[in-house]
Amino acid sequence: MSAEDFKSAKEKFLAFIEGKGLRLTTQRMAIIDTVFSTEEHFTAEQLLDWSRQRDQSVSRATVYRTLPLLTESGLVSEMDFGKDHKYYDPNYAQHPNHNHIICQDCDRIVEFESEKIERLEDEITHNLGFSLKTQRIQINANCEELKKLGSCRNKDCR
Amino acid sequence: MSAEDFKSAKEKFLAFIEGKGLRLTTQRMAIIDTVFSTEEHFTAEQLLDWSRQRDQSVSRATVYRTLPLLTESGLVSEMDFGKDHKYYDPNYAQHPNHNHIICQDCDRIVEFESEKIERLEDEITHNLGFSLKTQRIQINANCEELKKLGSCRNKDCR
DNA sequence: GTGGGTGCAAAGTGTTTGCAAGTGT
DNA sequence: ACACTTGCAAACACTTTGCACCCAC
Repeated sequence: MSAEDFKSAKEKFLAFIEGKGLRLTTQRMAIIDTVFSTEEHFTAEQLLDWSRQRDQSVSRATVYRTLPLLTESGLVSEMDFGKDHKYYDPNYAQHPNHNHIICQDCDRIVEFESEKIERLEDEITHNLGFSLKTQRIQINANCEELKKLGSCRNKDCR
Repeated sequence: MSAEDFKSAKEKFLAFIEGKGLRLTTQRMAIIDTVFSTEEHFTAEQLLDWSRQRDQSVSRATVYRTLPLLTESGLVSEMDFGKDHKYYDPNYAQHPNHNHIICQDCDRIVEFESEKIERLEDEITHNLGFSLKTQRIQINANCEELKKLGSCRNKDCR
């Protein structure tokens, strides 16, 4: 993400906050800075950890109270990969149609887009009498490298 | 679902159970009968209710202990529509790759399959160094009929 | 100053599990 | 008989919320 994208996503959110007449507390600012300076998918707990590195006083409750604001603003999307916790995706504003491959071995999440698939989805949906509003593809996969070599070089592979 | 499909899905599961050396208790039978006599997507709680109509002694714990067997057998699939509870889909055995259109107007869930999309998904996943294990597409859509006519004839349209 | 915001801890919610009693094979 | 199963209730993991204090505006 370029410095300009960073600036604009964060500023969009600040404008959103201001538009709702909400306040800019130091804790919220720490959370916002954290969210808009990463490209990774994160969980509520990770966001708490990272935010606390910026401001020790951030509490779990404030993180959980801020997340709905982020998703409501449209700048972060909530993803459910079937794990016990939700993931949050800060790349949504730039790529609203991106899809996910979730590696069962690594827990790695890889994103992809495909215009061809989008076109097919649109066609099928239309033929069934609906108009496509949003779509999402989740692919659960295995790491081929792991299968072949017995290990996998993704640094967070377990 | 035809009577034959009904018979075979249930029998497949009974064979699966037997193959694992597990027992056929009356409670399990009530749950199994329930699952394989519906085409609807259901939640754990609904399955408990329905099963209790067949056998009052079925407990929540047994339902939760049976669900993993059902998904493990491949005859029922676990679906996450982003709600707080999981849905289970008993149509999986016949159509292992089916996808869902969720109508925002009707709350109707329509299923579809597409070999073309499957091929594209497989290709993309492979190119990224993974092998596709399972996939799932969710399309949130609007009802075109509703948009044009101001109402929609789906009987459960709200 | 005031109304929204915060941390803490308790409460919720859906799901899982330890245990002693029960039951299919 | 034996090992698998069950119901119950307690335990869990993640998320939400009530409350009294706090602070951005």
